[in-house]
Amino acid sequence: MDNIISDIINNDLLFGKDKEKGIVGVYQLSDTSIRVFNRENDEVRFHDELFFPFFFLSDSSLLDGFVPEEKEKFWLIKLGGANYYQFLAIFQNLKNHRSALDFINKRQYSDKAENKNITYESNSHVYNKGDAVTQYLLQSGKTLFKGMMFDEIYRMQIDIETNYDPSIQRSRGYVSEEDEIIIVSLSDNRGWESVLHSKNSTEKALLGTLVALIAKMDPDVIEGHNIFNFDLPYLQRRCERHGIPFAIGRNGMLPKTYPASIRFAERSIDYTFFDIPGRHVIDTLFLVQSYDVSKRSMQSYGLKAVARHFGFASPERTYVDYKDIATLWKNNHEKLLAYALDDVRETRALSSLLSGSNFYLVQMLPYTYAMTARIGQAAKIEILLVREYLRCKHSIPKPSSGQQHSGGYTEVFLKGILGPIVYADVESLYPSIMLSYNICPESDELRVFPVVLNDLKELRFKAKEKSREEKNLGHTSLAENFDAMQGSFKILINAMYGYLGFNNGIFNDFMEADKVTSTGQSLAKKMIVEFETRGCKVIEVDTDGILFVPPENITTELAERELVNEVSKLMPEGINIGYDGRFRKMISYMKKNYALLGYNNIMTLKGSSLTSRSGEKFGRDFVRRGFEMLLTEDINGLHNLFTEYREKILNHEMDISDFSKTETIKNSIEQYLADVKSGKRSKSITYEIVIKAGITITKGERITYYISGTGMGNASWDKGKLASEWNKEKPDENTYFYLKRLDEHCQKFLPFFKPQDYRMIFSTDSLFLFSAEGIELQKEIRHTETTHNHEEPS
DNA sequence: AGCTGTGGCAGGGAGG
DNA sequence: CCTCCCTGCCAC
Repeated sequence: MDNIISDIINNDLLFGKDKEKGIVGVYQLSDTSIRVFNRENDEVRFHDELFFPFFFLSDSSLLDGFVPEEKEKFWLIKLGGANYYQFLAIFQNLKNHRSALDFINKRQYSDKAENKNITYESNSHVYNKGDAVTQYLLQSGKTLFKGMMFDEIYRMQIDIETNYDPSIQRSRGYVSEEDEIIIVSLSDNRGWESVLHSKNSTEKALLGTLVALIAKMDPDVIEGHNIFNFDLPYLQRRCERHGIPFAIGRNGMLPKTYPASIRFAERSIDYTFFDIPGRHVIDTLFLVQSYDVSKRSMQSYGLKAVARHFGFASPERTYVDYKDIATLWKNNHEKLLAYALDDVRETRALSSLLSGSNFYLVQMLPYTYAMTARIGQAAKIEILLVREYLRCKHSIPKPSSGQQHSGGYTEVFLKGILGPIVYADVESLYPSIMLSYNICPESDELRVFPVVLNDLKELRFKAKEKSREEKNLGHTSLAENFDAMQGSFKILINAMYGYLGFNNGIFNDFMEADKVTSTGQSLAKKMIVEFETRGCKVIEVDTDGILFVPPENITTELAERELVNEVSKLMPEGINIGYDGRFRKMISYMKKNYALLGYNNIMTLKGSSLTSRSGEKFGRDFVRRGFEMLLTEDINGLHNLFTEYREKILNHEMDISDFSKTETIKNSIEQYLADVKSGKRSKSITYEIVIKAGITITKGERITYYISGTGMGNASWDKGKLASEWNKEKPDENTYFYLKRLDEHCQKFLPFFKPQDYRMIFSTDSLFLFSAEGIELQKEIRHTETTHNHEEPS
């Protein structure tokens, strides 16, 4: 076999033939369940407890090692996730590896699992032969979407509306369990749309119709925005009330639910996972948050805001406030139906936009679509390695404990207002290092890691080629599909470095992770030296990128490119420096904090101290406008800007959206209270607001608040109020506090002026009219006294 | 149950 | 006041 990844893509079907042993097919039904077709007695057995090892089967050969009794034992074993290790126990020389059976026992009887109330109830049913067998055999190739394009799968979008009953006690405008479902809107990726409602019937009839309709349409994928934490559990509860079986799985099967959590960068969200047999559930809310982890451009993850952000909100879109739903339902239910339909349309557009990379990942990973959408990057890498180990029938190591010690090299050499600017960066720094220096975890005895990385690189290259070819042929849709595919390879490639330093990774290796980063550091330093010896003034370096002012004789883009190319050639084999852009000017403020002014005169700000969404909007606006004025050297403008904001604050002329702050609640209230009590953390304003207001909140939600009162002290944990409590007629925001905040933002301009000039600009105390006369910008501020040495490291 | 990494800045609470 | 420590957010 020449390429591990190609092998997965081309050969893994969860379907085997072994008539002698009675197994006809192994078909993966959903994340946690597979089906085994046993023709011996012309029956189909369902084994929902089995975990993912069968996802690795490309044929039934892995079963050859079993004697029939053992095999039977295996099928019936009920271990939740642990049977994966059962597999290892059977294949393995367990020397120097974990005892698989110990592990199983620990898992099986773990208190933790019991407390979580996760049910692994036996769902082994016996069905008669007939249609079901044929149906599942036909679909066996379809579950992993092998060789399919994204458009070919059948996706259905779903959204529910409930009758908001104002007499019901509720927290924060959320629906209450007592609210009836009045509308279910549905759409699919083939252009079908439908709105079910109970205007002329009952909720019970509506739910019955819905369950039947899902069975009839038979989608592969069910999509919704916040579907795990709202639509599905709500539908399930209401069905329970009416005694309607919530049979939305294939072959009339019921969904299985269990608590799960998902992490987006630093915050994690709890949700109820719905495992719908035979179908995949995709929550577009997760897709959006995952997208925003790298883009950091969204203020809200709500469907309407997201649709506007991506620009597919229809201009005729109907907007309805939840408080008006009950009235509309009575007086103008057509409007409500239109609103509900717009919701599913936007969900469909959102999923079409963001699902592509997950879809193509599914074909490369031995995981289902639903699973791929909710696991992290490290799990994706690990499963590729494990899959190959299973194929080779080799044992699997334990994670090693320890810590990575180094990271990227970051330094600022010059601060101030500088230009012109060239930006260059080492292309795919860490993956390139890993390939060139043959990085491999020590525990990876089969040395699969570098092979997988190389395979991924080559396949990505091919997918890119293919995308280009199709584009040239005018096949736009195909080109886009191949582009999504190459993007999927890129995700995996970039995740491989992080996996090395991942604490729970079974193939982790902190020494190798350190080798990657320290090599990266010396490459960055070499890059600095080479640009400096060519007369460049280096401003800032961060990990793999460098910002510098080229020498005066280099004025055109072409000459800049040649310069970068020249330095690139001096780098070791496999390491290339790319020319990544040119800018008219730059404000170098701090490490990872700067402004760039393009030749189109558009300024971009970078860094948490200049752009953080946790700060007040007025502060961000103030800094942005001020930096624009720095770039145009408009000192009078700066002074006017300061007085403008000062006046606005003093006269309560700002809107709540300007001075409120939004922060994410990362822990549950219970967790917070416990941590404060034990002294593990100190009091925090957002949590205190939530407690004081008596609202229920799930972790991962965001709170918008402001500081009220007239006190002169600092903002403290008991002065916060919810933004919704603010009254325009009686503004009670704390003027003193927000003036202080304005002053703190002014400090960002301090480095660019002499102290006395700074005091003139950012004050209104002057007895004389302000004049910019004699004030000079501090344009070039040397930050570090050439800390790097120019000698070549040996 | 599941979780990719380090580096860096801002802001606030706690305690001296 | 100052320092220390923690959280949150961001760059790469």
